[in-house]
Amino acid sequence: MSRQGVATQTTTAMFSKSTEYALRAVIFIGQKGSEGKKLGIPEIAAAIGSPPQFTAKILQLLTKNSQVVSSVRGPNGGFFLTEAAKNLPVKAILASTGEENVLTKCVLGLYQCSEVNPCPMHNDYKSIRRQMIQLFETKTIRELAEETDNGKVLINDMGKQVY
Amino acid sequence: MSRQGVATQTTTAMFSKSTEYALRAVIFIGQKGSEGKKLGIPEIAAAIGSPPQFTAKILQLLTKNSQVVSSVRGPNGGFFLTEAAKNLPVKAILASTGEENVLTKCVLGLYQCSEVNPCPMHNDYKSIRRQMIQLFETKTIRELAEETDNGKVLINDMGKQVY
DNA sequence: ATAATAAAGGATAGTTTTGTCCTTAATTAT
DNA sequence: ATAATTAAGGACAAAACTATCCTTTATTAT
Repeated sequence: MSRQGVATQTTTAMFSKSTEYALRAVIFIGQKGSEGKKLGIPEIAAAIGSPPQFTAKILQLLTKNSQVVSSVRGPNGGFFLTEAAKNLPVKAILASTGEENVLTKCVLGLYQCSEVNPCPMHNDYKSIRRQMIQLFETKTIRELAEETDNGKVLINDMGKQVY
Repeated sequence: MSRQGVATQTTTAMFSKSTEYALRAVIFIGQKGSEGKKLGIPEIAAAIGSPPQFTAKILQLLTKNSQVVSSVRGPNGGFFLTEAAKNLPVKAILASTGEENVLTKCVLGLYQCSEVNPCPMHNDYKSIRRQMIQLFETKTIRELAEETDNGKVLINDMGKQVY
């Protein structure tokens, strides 16, 4: 399906695909993996419903850019989260894909928008923004992983349950 | 600046550029224009800080896809909002660019995520989503345009005030 | 009627994001 | 030491989004 000229988005989401995969991958690794049990790319990609090679790239960001995820190469290698990393806020994941400011940016995309120089949406959106930042800064990876672990929380793209 | 392979977004926003321009354009037209005073593409683009030709495409979406904006061709032609259109909710603008479901979609991008099948973020995000939908469904274009008209609200990308 | 004006719309180019392929490097097991 | 395994990373391909160019169509003024 090729569209020309104009746009009308196909899929639309708050975050980019990269960030969505990053969030899902980290939550999954936090739930199923540990320093003792590392997870490989095929396993992670299958679980969260993402293309393996692309997932590998995103895991690179998560280990390199930020240090949310740890990795070791070679046999029995793979990805895992340290106990310290599990205590990081969800926002740390956004940072690895450079998308943290989705939370703070002006709805109309205006750089100058601020409390003293508000866009028409500013005052109405302000409280929502505050809550969004609060959520991503206080909720930890550990909390999300444990929630998933309850056995009744969705993590992959196919709608299958993760027990 | 060409990046290869991996990602780390450059600009990041809740909405696409198209939608940002659409929102700004409609607010501006609602404020400065009327059935009697139609606005041309150069004027609109300059005011909201967007590329004129691209803005033209987006205005097409706004007149064709949805019927948020009205237009007439020829001399003294241009774009304007009917009084009825001014009463439309801001969400109607999102609809024209096919981005309305940014408001409702799962934060992790999971299609199956729902109240009975929640993703790990679902319960925490739920209330924020509700407020976001509420805002875009109840706030009208007229209200935003009038707020802009107060003479102290930002509308363009250069940080200049619109009086 | 004709010319001028302004949006509509088709085609195409540029950029970013998403996704894949394949080689390299590190680690482990034998 | 050697081979096997797994992530790291470079190069490239495909798709989507952003942006521009140019022709056509509708409308108005002369």
